Amino acid sequence: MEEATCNDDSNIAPVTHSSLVFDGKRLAMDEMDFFAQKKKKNVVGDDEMVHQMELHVDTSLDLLTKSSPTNRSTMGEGSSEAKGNRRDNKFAAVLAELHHMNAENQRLRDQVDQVNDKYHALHNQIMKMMEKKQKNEGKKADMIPRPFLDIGVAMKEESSQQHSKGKQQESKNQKICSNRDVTELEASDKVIPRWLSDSSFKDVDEASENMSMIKKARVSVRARSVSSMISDGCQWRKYGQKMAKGNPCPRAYYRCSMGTGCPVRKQVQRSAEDQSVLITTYEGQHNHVLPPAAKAMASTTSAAASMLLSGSMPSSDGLLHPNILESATLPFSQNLATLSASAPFPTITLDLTQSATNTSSQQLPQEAPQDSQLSLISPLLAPNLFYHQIKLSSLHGSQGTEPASFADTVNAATAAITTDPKFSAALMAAITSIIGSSHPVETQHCNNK
DNA sequence: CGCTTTTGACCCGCGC
DNA sequence: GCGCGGGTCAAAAGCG
Repeated sequence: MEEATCNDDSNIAPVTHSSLVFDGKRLAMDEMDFFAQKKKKNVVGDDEMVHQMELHVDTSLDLLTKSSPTNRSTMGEGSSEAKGNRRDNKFAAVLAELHHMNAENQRLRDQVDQVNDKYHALHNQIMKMMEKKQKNEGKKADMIPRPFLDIGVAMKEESSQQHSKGKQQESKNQKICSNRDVTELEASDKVIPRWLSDSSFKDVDEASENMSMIKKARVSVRARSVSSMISDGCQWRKYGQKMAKGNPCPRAYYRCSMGTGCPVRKQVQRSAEDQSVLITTYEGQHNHVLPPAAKAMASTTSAAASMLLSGSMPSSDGLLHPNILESATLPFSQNLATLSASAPFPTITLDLTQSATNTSSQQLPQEAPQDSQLSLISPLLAPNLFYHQIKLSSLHGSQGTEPASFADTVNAATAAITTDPKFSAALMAAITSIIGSSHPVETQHCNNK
């Protein structure tokens, strides 16, 4: 209920405000609130509820027409009658719009529920398969592929080696973001997707550990660009620059400056081998509302990071279990996204430097062979990222992906997406990111800044 | 004047 | 313990 009234969508605010004036309407809208539908289902049956809703709507409209003569008598002019009618029409339009938005809202919620259900079904299925396989093969526990999205156990194993480093880095980050907004960060950490707050987490410590790992997960984007930075819709403040070893081009360090104490950072560096390739590495999750232009990239990187940590984690021996690679057999999944097992933090690399027609036959230029990187995830992220590349190309007139191959890529990627079980997880992450960004708590964060 | 960028110094982890 | 490299800090400079 609060979600609807506190929504940052500007269309809703005046409606709720007017509902205070027309008290009857407010009741009607409360009944039409689909957020509270499940709760009300427990009290009354569906048919009864719908009937009540209709009654409320009719009554409220009736009240409105009754109020018109009253207004007329007080104002006493024909123009005021027209004014009242206009107001009635306007209100009806707003009401209709509200109904439409509620229906849309419900539809989206249903979709999220469906995705969630499918995830749980898949999760259970995979768990059963793994148990079966474990019995058959009698292999060691650490050779078992991580359950899809069940990062609870996997992360603990993975982080055991880097545990001390991770903790130190975490405390370092808290020191940086600091003293300013520690409670804010803690609050933002509580906005956890349902599938991440799953019962697979053994305890709170484990969950927080996993969340800290998610913050540590990095998403690297390779794209051709003549500009010094790709436009991702966010505001960045440069806080450092270093000459990296083995690369004549300096590495620039940026911090998100859209929200106070936002933990998101990114590194921008040109490839040593091909200086037309810009490598942008994102780290962390935004703790503030993002502008539409930034949501696409943020959702994409967030989804990539979630996918990276969801079951695609390299095992402690630095190798990826073959079973995990089953998801990499889809067309175009190769070379668009790669996972680095050698990086200090789990890093997923999205390569946008090759056109789709080439990706199926070419290998990644450098990292893949020498860095034990393996093509891993679906091309889910490709459309979004290619969109950015196209946008970038149009802005800077650089040598981006050609339109024809871009269309092919999107089509092929879309086809591949629909067959990829990881799509659900990534979609969940993206949707959660979007919904979470308009969440009242986070909106409050933004307003407080 | 406020914000951003630059840049040298500093911190820390890691390998030897 | 020492050096190296990556990452961050913070004062100064630049910019609109």
